[in-house]
Amino acid sequence: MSTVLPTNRVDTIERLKSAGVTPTQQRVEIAQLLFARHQHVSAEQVLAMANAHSSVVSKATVYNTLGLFASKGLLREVIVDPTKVFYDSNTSEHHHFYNVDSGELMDIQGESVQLADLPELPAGTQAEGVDVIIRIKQTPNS
Amino acid sequence: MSTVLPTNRVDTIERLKSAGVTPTQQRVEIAQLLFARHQHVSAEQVLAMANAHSSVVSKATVYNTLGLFASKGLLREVIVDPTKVFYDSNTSEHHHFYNVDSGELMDIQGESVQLADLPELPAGTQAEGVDVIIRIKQTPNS
DNA sequence: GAGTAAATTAGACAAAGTCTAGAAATTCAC
DNA sequence: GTGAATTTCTAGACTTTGTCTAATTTACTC
Ligand SMILES: [Mn+2]
Ligand SMILES: [Mn+2]
Ligand SMILES: [Zn+2]
Ligand SMILES: [Zn+2]
Repeated sequence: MSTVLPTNRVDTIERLKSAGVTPTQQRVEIAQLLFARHQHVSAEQVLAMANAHSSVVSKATVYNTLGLFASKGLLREVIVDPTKVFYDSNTSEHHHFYNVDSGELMDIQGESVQLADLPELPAGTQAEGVDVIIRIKQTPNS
Repeated sequence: MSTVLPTNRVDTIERLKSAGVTPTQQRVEIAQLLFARHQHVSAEQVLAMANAHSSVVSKATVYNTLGLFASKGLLREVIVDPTKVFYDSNTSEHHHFYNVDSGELMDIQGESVQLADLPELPAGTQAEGVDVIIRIKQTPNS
């Protein structure tokens, strides 16, 4: 089940509104970049992408916006690299391959990973989500 | 299957040697702290623990040593908090609860989490490990 | 348009982690 | 043992990611 991928500004604005996010100039700019396709990007990358041609968004706003989108369920944070957070524009339930050699993060398609069932949670807690990360490396060529 | 927990210096030195690590003063100090029991600690915590009474290990050596131990399989790195790496003195295969409210990391005991089977890996890669993290939060008291 | 609240911004700041160059300790000839 | 070579340790400068602040700009509302 893949998230809808809007391509035009009007759809993007609609999507932000539906999530309860005021569609400012900067937020729409960032949303357009991110929602164009499923991707895993860092804040630095978003900053660079947004300001590739002319300067349109500040660093503070990029961080604010990514955090806001994540809190509204428009993006998913993936913690797998100790040096930076990945923001994932694929918000459907899925898991990841992480190539420790290249630093590349890839979606695992469909239901090919499934937990048997959740273990008993510590008292007074509830599950917020389950992350499965399969760390892979290049096979050394004999 | 729990890792053996040495309590005396001689055992610790033996364990380091077996792993191919020269047992220097500082490494033994850190190993004693870490291997005393299963725990999840950050580099900052190790630095503080080691130097609690008198100053015995520098920051650089703590980072060098934790990295060395991890590379030799004496410790496991757990990436779950975007602000710091956890070092896990439980090196047996196991998964984790991560309390996003408290920042606490807990082992999931035994075989209570099991992946059905690994999905097909990207061409030219091999699995290095599988991390399952169940993010939990405090249940809001009605 | 005036008033208010929300959003953006530059740049200072913080925290985790790395690097460098020298000092100290250990190991190796002889 | 003595001296040389190697490994380890160290202080502190530095880098990177991310946060914060205080001022400005923008967006609503009347
Ligand atoms: Mn880091
Ligand atoms: Mn960080
Ligand atoms: Zn993904
Ligand atoms: Zn653990």
